Amino acid sequence: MIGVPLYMQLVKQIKEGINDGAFKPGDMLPSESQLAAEYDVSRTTVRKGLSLLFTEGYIYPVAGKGYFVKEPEIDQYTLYFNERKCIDTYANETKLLGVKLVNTNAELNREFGSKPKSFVMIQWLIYADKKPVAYDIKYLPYGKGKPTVEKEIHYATFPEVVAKHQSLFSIEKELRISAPKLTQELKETLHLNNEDPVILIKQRIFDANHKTIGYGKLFIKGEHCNLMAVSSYNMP
Amino acid sequence: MIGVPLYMQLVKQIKEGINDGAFKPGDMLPSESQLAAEYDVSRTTVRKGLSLLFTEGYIYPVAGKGYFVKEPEIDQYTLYFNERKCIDTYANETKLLGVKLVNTNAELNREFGSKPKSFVMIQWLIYADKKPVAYDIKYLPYGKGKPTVEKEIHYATFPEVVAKHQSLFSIEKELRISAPKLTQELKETLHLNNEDPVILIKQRIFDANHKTIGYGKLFIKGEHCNLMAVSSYNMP
DNA sequence: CAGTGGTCTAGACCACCAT
DNA sequence: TGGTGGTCTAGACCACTGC
Repeated sequence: MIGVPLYMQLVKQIKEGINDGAFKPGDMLPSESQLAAEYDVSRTTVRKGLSLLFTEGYIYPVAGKGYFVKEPEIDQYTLYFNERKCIDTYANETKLLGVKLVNTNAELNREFGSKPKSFVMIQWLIYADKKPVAYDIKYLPYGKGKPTVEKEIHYATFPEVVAKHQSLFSIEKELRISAPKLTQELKETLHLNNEDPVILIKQRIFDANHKTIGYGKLFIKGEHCNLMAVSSYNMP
Repeated sequence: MIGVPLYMQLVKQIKEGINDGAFKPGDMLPSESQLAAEYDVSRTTVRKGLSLLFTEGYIYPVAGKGYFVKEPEIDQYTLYFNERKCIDTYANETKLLGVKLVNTNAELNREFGSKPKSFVMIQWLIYADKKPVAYDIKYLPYGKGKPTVEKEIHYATFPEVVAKHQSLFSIEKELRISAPKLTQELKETLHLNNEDPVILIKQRIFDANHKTIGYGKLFIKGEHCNLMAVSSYNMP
């Protein structure tokens, strides 16, 4: 047992208790001072362990009462999404179809809260093995030093493009995943048959004041889409 | 400023520094003792603040060197998925189509690591406004007290069914999202036309040893699918 | 070597909760 | 009133880093 910090030993034992069912969701743990006495460590060390169990989602404290075992968040998953990496065949090319100035419309009003009147629209086509597998449309409010020239735009990920002049820590993002009806434009662009399934990922980027500063749609051919989400607690 | 803990004031100021760009990803923060001197607090209080910034993903410590500003995890989202709630029209009924014993096949061998020879297959149909909107197939390895009788199965979420006799903290889960080609079975079950889009969510449940203990497929009609993922850092 | 973060202690005072 | 968690202090020793 050499080298294992005391607070980690406490964490391990409490996790085992929770996984075994000795502590059930809703149960109250022994108090900090009881644990300190039981494990013969200082209250500070106990607090360090309990604080770790809190950040890992196992327990929560209630001031004046005690620590309680949480209901596990069984509906919560971690999804990794990146415009480039979510397409299964990696060795792909990207082709810039065009950069246009467009006026607002019902869809853009809805997504941007009807503020801007015109937008820069950037269209990309993503290829795998010389065949088009994804179609990407991004909208940015037009004005104030946004990338309007093709040379300024490299196919970086959307958050990077949109948040070019601010910290990436201060933006919020949202993805909505659906299966769209096929439009004629889509069928032609991606060389689709009527039965070919497509995944649509709508992405919105918000600034620190929750104002939409970017909106994008990524259409991926069904068989090339690789979206995975994972959920797990750390083992004792 | 009454009532704001000292360590929170430190956290706030460092977050502002990161969001402003005063501290950039890769930069090293002042040392614990420098911060303690600067803010006139104890080293313990500084550590409490820095530890919070660490768990929130802003910084990371390197022993013997210092604290560094992290690259923000721009590809990481939180996805909320629940078999019932991901269907947009809530007031839905569910109908148990059947519970069968089936032999293994290529798909089940792949998903379960070719261990079990037979499975309990549970089929559900989910309705909204009297119309079928989703089709759900779950597989559980057959044996040892698994639910084999219809009465034992209520339409709880999959993790709850599978992990009936163990702590929900000790299981891991995986979702894979795709758009499937329509089979004849699917078209008939969900009353689909050829152009109707469908989302397929494959779910796997693992036990503490990463052995698959459940596999499910949920087919949702495109227009009723409501999958959203969010990502955000906490503001200063 | 001096400086860094990592661990740990033994106190202190507070606001809140239950009785 | 006594117990709980929440905050904060002033130390101590350690292993590791960089010079």
